[in-house]
Amino acid sequence: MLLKLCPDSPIFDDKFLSLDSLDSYSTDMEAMSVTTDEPTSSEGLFNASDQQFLQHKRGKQLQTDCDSPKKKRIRKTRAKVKSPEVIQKLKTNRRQRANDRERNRMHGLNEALEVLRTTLPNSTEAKMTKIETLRYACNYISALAASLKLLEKTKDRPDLPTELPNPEDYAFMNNFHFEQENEQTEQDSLPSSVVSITGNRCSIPSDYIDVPQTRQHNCQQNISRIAYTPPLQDQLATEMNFMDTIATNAENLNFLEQSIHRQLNNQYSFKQEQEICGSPISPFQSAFGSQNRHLTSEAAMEALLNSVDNRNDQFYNFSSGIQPVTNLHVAYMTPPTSPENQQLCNERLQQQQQSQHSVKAVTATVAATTSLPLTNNFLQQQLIDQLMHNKIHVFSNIMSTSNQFTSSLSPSTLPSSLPESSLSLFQGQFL
DNA sequence: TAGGCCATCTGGTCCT
DNA sequence: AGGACCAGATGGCCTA
Repeated sequence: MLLKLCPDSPIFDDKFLSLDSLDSYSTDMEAMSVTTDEPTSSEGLFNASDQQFLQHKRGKQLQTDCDSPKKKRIRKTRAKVKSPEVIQKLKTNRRQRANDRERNRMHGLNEALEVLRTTLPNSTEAKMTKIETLRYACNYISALAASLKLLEKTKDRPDLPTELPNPEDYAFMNNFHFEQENEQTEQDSLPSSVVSITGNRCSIPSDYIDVPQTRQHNCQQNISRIAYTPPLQDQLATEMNFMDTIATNAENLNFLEQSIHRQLNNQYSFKQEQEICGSPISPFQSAFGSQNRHLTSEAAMEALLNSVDNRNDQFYNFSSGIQPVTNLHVAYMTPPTSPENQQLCNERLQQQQQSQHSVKAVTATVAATTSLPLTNNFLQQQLIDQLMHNKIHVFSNIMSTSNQFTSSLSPSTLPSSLPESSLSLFQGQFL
């Protein structure tokens, strides 16, 4: 009868007190602390050892009483035997009280969850389930952390975009997380192809678990909206004009090199820049500023070496999904503008041919001339797949294009053919 | 009707 | 010893 009493009920306390009394009574019974007359062995409660122990205790007690006669004598006896019905009643009572506590505990948990649910912004009409609420809260906190980080970073940089991620966009993602800035160096930080957060990366998971498809759809729609939001036009225009500089001397070369670094490290995603240009652009074109730019060989070589030497993986990642490089032709074919630049080109080319990176450079060239899609970590695998798929045809194209490509270069600046080691690499590894 | 979500009961474990 | 916490079991309700 007492089981279903609500704890909030005004009569609950009284009943609960009664339960406590009953339980304490049972505890006393079990603890054999009820003061009664001396028990007799006829009660049959103890075996021989128990009685011996009890007599020993009583002897101690009597001795203590004799030492301090002023103390009131306390006589302890055993509890009376409980009938099976009483034991069952006590057990049931104890279980019922545990159930009440558990019920209250779960109510408290649900109340806290409801508070959390109402605290979170939720554009969906349906009430979030418990697991959804918890995931939402985790992602929401992560998105807020990302926003805070972005605000701090752009506090002193008004030229950087400050569009913040919308926490709701990550509400029902299964494993959205925010990578801290210190996990990567400044030089290595490249813009994400999906969400641009300067110096940080918000990873966008591909899976949504335990979420209705309608909610997934809404979230993905929101993410798409954010992912392709172009940066501020003025900022990007400034950046692009900065990149428009033609390197004609050492100062400008250095200037452009810095620009390339900036472009590679800046906050604009590739897709965003594409929207500004209005047409597909290559990563090199992006690095050099705009689509139809005539590059000096020095600048192109600088860009090539920089990209090949230092940031191949990042660069390919940066250009993931974009049509491969075609400006490499321009980079190689533009004649040096001065004897100094020609010498520089020669030195760079020799370095490139001799270095291990030359293989990567040629790989990129082949990928470009054969229109193979570049992806960061799968470039070689894609080459293999493509070559294996069209072995002879593609290989002949590679050779033809490469020969045509290299034969068009100045003999003084480039070898008459691709490096032998690179060709053998392709032949040996891919075919 | 199957499956998801939820509340509740229950027994076990850990902590004070 | 008793309370808090946890996880499994169970049944009810709702929805596609």
